[in-house]
Amino acid sequence: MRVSRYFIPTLKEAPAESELESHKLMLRAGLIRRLGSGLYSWLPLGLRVLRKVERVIREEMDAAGALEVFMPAVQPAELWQETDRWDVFGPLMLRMKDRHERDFCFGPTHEEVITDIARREIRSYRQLPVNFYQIQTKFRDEIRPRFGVMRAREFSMKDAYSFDADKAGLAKSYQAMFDVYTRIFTRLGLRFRAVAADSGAIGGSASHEFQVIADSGEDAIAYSTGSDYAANVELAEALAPAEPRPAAARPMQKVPTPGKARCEDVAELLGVPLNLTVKAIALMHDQEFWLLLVRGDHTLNEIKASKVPGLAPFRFATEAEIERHLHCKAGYIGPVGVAPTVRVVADRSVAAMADFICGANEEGFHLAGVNFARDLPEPAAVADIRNVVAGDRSPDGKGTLMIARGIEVGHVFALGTKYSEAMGASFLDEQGQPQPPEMGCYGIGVTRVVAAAIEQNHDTRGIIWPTPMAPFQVGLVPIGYHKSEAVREAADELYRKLWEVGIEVLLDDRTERPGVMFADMELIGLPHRVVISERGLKEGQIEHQGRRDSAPERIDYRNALAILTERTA
RNA sequence: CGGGGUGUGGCGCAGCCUGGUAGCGCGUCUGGUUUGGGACCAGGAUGUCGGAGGUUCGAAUCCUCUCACCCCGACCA
Repeated sequence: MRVSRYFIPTLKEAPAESELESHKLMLRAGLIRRLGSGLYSWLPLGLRVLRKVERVIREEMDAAGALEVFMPAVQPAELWQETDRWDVFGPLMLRMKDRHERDFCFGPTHEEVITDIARREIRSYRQLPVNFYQIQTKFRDEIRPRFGVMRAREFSMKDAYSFDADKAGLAKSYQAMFDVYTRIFTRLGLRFRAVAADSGAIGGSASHEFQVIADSGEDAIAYSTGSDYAANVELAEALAPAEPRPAAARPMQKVPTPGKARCEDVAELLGVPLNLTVKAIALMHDQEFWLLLVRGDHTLNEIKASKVPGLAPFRFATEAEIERHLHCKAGYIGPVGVAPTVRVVADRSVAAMADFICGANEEGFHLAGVNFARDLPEPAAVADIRNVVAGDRSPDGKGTLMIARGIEVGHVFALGTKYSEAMGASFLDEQGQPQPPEMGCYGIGVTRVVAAAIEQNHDTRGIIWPTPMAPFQVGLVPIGYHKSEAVREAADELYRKLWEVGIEVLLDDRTERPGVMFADMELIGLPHRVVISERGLKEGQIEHQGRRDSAPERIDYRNALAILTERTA
């Protein structure tokens, strides 16, 4: 491809709409343009990258025996009503009506559609196992689309669905997809980690996320220094402290803490470590008032809290409800002296505390030296309700946990029979008995992979594409293309020869000055740059520089094809 | 949804407080000089100042409403 006949609208300055580095670079390099919030057009160069990612995914999925299909983006409401998800999905789902006033949605995912196919077409265990996949546009009306294609509303997803005759088969299919994902992300040149995850709204039992490691990631993942344990912090278990609760050593006393509503402020005022304080979080379950206790240096994990028996579904109590139940303003509330109707749940770490500090249920005061059993009843329940923090013991007992940020690019779920049962899909087993197939579903955010790759691979000059997703392998920069016949002939010849051996080359044949061409080439991040100049040609030499190399290397023009073939391999 | 912010030529921004009919840099077009790290000179084009309404002799500027976009939050006692 020649730049003069291509379309790469690069920008010197990033549009004000962009915040994240990958988003800025995608706009500046002319990969994408925004149409509306969370809606992006892919320009030629960007689309080439997207297709590269898709190709790797297809190759690996096909190699694993998955079968590509293509399902409609627009789906009838009836299908979703069968699984109740017409209601469950809520405002995340984009809905519409056709001319007959019938309800449809723009599919946020395709379990219902694929299960509909399965219930119509799969009749015998002899047809199992089978795995269908597609690469297709999804729409999710996100609360807050952001970071360009990283969290877009319309995006491309590879989604796969496996059907097995039994649980053992599902386990095999799940593992096969886990392995495929590992191969895909490895091939794409990403640093990633597979982490245990909550199965969330999709439902099911086993689940792993594939997280690309990046500081700007929206997800926090916990991993062990002493084993291969890794989990989303939403899921990572916080073990009870190894040491039992010490004996009470101090009397309980009320201390004035005017204006100090946060644990951090109270600890600072009293000159004590934050981990001696306890914060009380007020929740409502119907009309029940619950008080959840976590240490001042910890944070509540809502997913874990929802698993406390009797608490789900819950919401945070309003200020008015707090005052009604505790007769105190938020900021000074605590578990001491509360009415017996208040359900108190202590995090495991709180249950092991003695002489702690908490709100006094009186504005402007906290209590110090508080002890369970002596000053207040033992909590009604002790549970793991907090997020793990760096330094916690690993749940598998090996090593300690570290926290890293990640971008979720893939997610595998073992669904079981949730959808096949809800939609009446069944096949006849070897005994001629109808059985619901065991299902799994497996997603990769194709468009997000592109953004994640940039987030992980860029420098101050621009993108640094991992080879398998680079839009072109080589950027050919002739200096004086329009002035020097020797340069033009050499550049044209090398350009042609490289294409002949299957190396994708982008030839910058514009009349731009060298600095402009270099800057653009670095911005769009091709892995290899070749510079051809009259000066070098006089000695029979041209230059090669890898995108990560600090300086160019002179190579013999006659050997250029062989050298580049080797280096781009 | 709550809070904050921003909408001025393709991109980045100034002008707004203190109303007088729009400006800078980049880009772009033409001509010329340049040609190994985002050149220079000369000339040109491009704006319903997000939209609607109002105040005023006069509105980018003040007021009201509205739309769009961005950021933060929704983990808080």
